Parts: sequence; C-alpha cells; structure tokens
Amino acid sequence: MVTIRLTNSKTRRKEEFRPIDPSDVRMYVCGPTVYDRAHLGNARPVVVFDTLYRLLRHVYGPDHVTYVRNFTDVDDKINAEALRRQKAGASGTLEELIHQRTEETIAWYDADMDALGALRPNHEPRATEFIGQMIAMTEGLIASGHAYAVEGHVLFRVRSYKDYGNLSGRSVDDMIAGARVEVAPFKEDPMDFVLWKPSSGEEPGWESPWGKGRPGWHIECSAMAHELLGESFDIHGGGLDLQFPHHENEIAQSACAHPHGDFAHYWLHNEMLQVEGKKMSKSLGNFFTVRDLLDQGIPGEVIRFVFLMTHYRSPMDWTAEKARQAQATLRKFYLLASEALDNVGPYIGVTNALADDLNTAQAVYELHQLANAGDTPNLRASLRLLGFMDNGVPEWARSPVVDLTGQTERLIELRNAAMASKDFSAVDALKSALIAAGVEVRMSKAGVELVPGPDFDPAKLEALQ
RNA sequence: GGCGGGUUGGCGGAGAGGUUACGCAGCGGAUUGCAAAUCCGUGAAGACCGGUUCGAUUCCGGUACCCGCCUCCA
Repeated sequence: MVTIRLTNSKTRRKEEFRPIDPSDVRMYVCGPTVYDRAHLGNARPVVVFDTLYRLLRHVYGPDHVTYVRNFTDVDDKINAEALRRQKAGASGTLEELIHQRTEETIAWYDADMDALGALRPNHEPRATEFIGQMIAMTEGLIASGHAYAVEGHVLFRVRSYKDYGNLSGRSVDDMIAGARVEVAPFKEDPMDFVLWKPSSGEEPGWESPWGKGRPGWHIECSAMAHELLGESFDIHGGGLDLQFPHHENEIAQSACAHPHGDFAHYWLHNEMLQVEGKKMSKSLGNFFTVRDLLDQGIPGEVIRFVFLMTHYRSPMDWTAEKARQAQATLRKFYLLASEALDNVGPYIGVTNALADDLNTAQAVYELHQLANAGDTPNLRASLRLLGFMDNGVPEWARSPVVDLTGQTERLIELRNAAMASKDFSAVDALKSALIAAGVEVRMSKAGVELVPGPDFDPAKLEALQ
C-alpha cells in the first residue's frame, strides 16, 4: 500500500499518515460562511482537500473515507444581508430571509465547487442543524469548569487548558502582550473567547439555559466534527488564516469537552491565495469570485489545474498568464487522454507525488513525462486521480466537429494553381481568412489539412462561403 | 511589538549535500512556396554575507526584502 506522508501543523513535521481506522478514514475541513459567492481564495482549500480526499479514496477505497465540510450559516454578515433585503421590501420574516439567503448561497457554492471538479463531501452539515449539540457541549464545558456564563454570554476559560497555543506556536502571555483587541469587561481573562452570545431583538436566536442567543463560531466546528466523526478522527484541514484563533479554539473546546478523545491527529493548513502578491481582499480591490472567472470563460478545470501547479503550503499567485498556460497544457493532455484505453490505474509516479505531502507540482511534472512518453492510458488514469475528466473530456477541450472538406478542397485547388503560376496571393488570402476563423491550416507536400482550433468561430467561416 | 512562512533561470515551479527537473517563452535546425502545427537540439538559476564540508542552490548563523497571522477572512 502507498505510504502517505503529510505535514502536520501540530508537530510542524512531515509525518507518515496512519489512520485510526483504515476502514473509515475521517477528515473534517472548515467550510465557508455562506453570506455571499465564494471568492477564488475560498476555492483553494476546496481543491487542496478534494485532492487529498481523492488520494485517500484511492488508497483506502472509496467507501472507506468520510469527508465532512461544514457550512457556517450563523453569522452577522448573513443577518446584515437579510436585514438589508427586508428593509428593501422583501417579504417574509427575518428568519425566513436568512434561511433564503443561506440556501441560495449554499446552492451557488456547490455549483461553483462542482465546476472545479471537487467531489461533494460525504456530509455538508449546516451549523443551524446542530445548535442542540453546541448547547450540550457548552453546558458540559461549564460543568467541568472550562467555561463560565456571564451576562448572557458563555466564555471559554483559556487558562484552564494548559496546551492552549500549541497548534499555532503562541503562548498566552505573548498574545496578551501584543493584543490589540478591546477586552469586554465581563471577561475573566482577556484571552477568553465566546461559546455562546446573546441575540438582540431582530437577530436570529435559539433558546438556551443562558437566554436567547446563538453559538460562537468556534464551537460550531467542534460540535459538528464530534457529532459526525467522533471524539478522535484523522485529519482536520483549513486555510492557514484559520490556524489562529479558530483551530486553536476548536482544539481547546474539544479537548476539554471530550478528555478521552484527542480530536484531530493531523492538522493540515493550506497557504493563502494571492493576487499580485497580496492577499485577496475587498479593501485592496483585488477581489473576484469563482463565478466571475467561470463567466469570463475560464473553465473550472483550468482553475483547478492552476491550483495544482503550486504546492499547497506555498503562497500562490493567481495570474491570467498562468490560466492561459494551464489551459494550453490541459488541452494537450485531454487530447492525448481522450483516445486512450481505460484499462490501467493511475501512474505510480503521480500517486507517489501526491502521497508525498500532496506534491501536486511534482504530479504535474509526472503528467508531462507520461505525455512525452506517449503513455496515454496512464495519463488518462492519472488525470482522473487528480480530479479531471470525471465527466469525460470537457467541451472546450474538444475540437469542434465541423465539415471542412469544402474549404480543404478549395484550398488544394488554389494551391495547385499557385504552384504552377507562382502567384500565391489567392492561397494566402484564403489561408488568412481560415486562420482568422480559428482554423489551423496545415500544409505539407502530402497535402492540406484543416483543423478547427481553440478559437474556432463558425460565424467567420460562414462568411467565407 | 509577538509569532510563522518565503526569496530558484525572461515567467511559472519542484526535487536532491555531488548526477539535465519540468512547463511556458526565447534561440538554432528539420519541414513549408511562406506560415502554422509537429519533431530534433540549445542557452539561461537559486536574494546577500559568513560558516560546516573534499564539495551547498540544498545544512547552520546573520543581513535585506516580501507575505501572512495576532480583527468570527479559506
């Protein structure tokens, strides 16, 4: 069996992956807060962990991996959007408008991630479906002295968990020294974070022992991971920006609530996506969504391939040039793979590259080797392992089916005449018109061949008739 | 201020203490009426300064610059 090695943020080392139960490998990844379209940065972890999911399915069997990715549908930004709609005259209660907004966003998200070739996780839980578990977990933490209720809030007592800060490599004292956060007066300690907070009049809320309120962000993931994967599971993933405080807090809550479990064994963090060397953000104006790119005609597979070109633990710059290059490369691979026999498994070089801490850049190198060697069956199977061709070769990568025999005959005729007369102007005129229509013109001693290219435009060809 | 990551040829981007990464672009050639496509070949690198070593781009230390987290951002 292939040995998978992963860089574990918990130990800061590349370690051999040993699942708790090879017949049920369990992975949790932090999903989006569903207040708007997913931006391109949101897509990176989706592709990274989809690749890992596919590798795990390949190694342990498709039925022996459980992948959970949540939707955070309790959030101020969601409430704000629902409120805006209500004020703009939308009908329905605020709760209904919130639900409408989150379901709409979830549908967008699923559609956009489908376009990237990401498999749906086995579970996509919504936070609002697990409020009961969150309340129960919070009660347990209070009972065991790890949390306290005050003024409608419940706060986690950070000093009660001695390992707090281990994941992110920070000490509580250092953090307080550098803190720039305003500290709520009711906190016992500035580092304490909220497990439950009260909801004011128009905000959505649930009844709880501490009054009407809603869960804190961190407890959501802890509760859902516990409910769906148990006290101990294998892999917890997410973007590097979530390492602190989100993941640190998740560990603290879960470790204290379930002292017999050890939560996630391997923590994986993907580096950030950048645009022009800077993190994507609305304030910098370098913000765009996956849908924006798809609408511009950049296929989802191309976006996926661009992500795969860079190792997941390196920052990655999105550029138009990369997309162009990725599309050309993918087209070449697809062309070779489309005619290949489907009778082998993925190339061991590709599997090994992925098994080595998800070295997708190395895997791409291996694909080039296969293409150069003409090993199309392995190329095909390897592309599939990497999440391409789930639905065959996409339309954009296929040569359009058009009958060009008329044009071909005409060109041959003109060329033969020109060969005799040495006047090539008529041939060249037809040739440039064909090229302008996106047709590749291949002339040799043997004859003339016309192949519709990527930019083939039937309308321009029509004009030639 | 605290913590973490990075700096590889024109661009993208890996591995490895000594052996061509690779892709794109470029250049040369074959081919072509000219092109395109294809094929063959090819130059070019590892921020800076020290150290360890027979040998470092790869290990160690320092400097510079870049990026991120410390704000319910993937």
